[in-house]
Amino acid sequence: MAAKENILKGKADSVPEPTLRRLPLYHRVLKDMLAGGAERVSCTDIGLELHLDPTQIRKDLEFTGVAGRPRIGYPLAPLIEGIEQFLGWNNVNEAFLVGAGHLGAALMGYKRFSEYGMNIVAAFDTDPLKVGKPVCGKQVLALGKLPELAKRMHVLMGIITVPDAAAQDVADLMIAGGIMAIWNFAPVQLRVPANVIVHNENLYCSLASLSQKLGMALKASGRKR
Amino acid sequence: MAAKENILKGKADSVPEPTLRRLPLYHRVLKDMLAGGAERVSCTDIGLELHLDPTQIRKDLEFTGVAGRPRIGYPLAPLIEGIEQFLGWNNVNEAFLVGAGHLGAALMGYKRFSEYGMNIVAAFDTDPLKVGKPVCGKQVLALGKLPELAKRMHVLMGIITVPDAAAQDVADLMIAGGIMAIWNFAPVQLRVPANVIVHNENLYCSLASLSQKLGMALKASGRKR
DNA sequence: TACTTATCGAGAAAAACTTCTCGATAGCGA
DNA sequence: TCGCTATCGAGAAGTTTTTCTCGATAAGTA
Repeated sequence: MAAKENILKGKADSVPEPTLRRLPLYHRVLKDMLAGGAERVSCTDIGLELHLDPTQIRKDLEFTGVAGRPRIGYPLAPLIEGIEQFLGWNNVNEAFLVGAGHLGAALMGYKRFSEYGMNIVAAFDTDPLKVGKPVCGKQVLALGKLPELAKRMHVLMGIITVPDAAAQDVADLMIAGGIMAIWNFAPVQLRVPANVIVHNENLYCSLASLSQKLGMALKASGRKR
Repeated sequence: MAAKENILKGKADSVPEPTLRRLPLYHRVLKDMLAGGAERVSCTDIGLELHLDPTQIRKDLEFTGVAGRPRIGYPLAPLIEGIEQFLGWNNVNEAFLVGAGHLGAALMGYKRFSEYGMNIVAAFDTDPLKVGKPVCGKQVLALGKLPELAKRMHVLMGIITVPDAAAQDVADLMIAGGIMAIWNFAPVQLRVPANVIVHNENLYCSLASLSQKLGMALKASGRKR
């Protein structure tokens, strides 16, 4: 199967981004089904749940290397395991978070990140009022200590939840500490070396898409009446 | 120009999603440039800033209907205005937020949402300890009041930042109140009527993409050495 | 046992999105 | 004034992603 070859031959770096973003959705649905006592699942079932095309789901699941059988579907538990394996959720990465404001605290409170391959081990902030006090059970340290600590602990993931103006400086500190992957919630374009992976989580962009669509819908319905 | 026709003929509902998500990026860069005293901008300039292809930017900007001129570029101020117009940021939508936890508070603290077409006018929660006290300057009300208030105030946007298990109930209340667009931060699939727009902001999906890439990068570099 | 139907896997077709190409334009320097 | 070059706009080409099609398989039913 092309699927297993993907993993074995190391072709898995060419996974379509959309697929990568859908696999966690399937994972969740499958977990629910497992909890409901099911043992097998078809793409049709998943598709009904998520309003997605079954064929697309089948193509996505092929990446996991788990085989389904006609008229039967996929074995549920192995499929869940396959997705977790494929997404690397079995090797949990430790992460540092910078910016212990509301958003930072919210992320620290996401208990289940550790099931999804990431564990926030400490937070950093420049505010002396925040430093030293734990937030959601995690220590808040002075920002200056980040590079050294990241190196010492081999932390490879960083999360940026600071105000716009501070984001680039924080990124620079992370890079100095050897961090390889940055999840950036500040709506700014970070300048980083080519080998560092940056994921921008720009809420303004998400909002723009939603509000544009609402605007269109209103215009359309306004015209009809 | 195809651009103006898009708006005038109402074809703007077929804007590619990727375009919609890039326009706010351009907007930000352009604002910075305007603040820096510039009066004109070329796609090349924007592309350098955002690491995007100039041709793609040109295609995206065509939707705004603002014309550029060869060798000159686009007039900065009108282009900014054009993007705002196109995304509907001039008619600000009022929004209700449900779930006054850390994430909810973080969103209420995003001062600039109002520049991006949305204004959170009130928050709701079921926790009696939270109800009645303002968060980030906004009143927190009892959840039960939402439908009536939404109808009375003609609020059309809802933001869900509650725990997974409560999300569907909240969505139902929003729909009962006539809310047309839901920004859902709970990682669950909401069941809503076809005319209601839902945007899922599933952080687990974003994380999956990032951590899978980190995993791949590590595997690749590990193999080389 | 034979028929019907749900479903997979694989490849083809279609659609969406991005990148390339090229003619036209207009500022800038020789 | 005359190239030279940066840039736009539009359309072509290329790539990626989604959807369709079809043969094969196996469960359920007559």
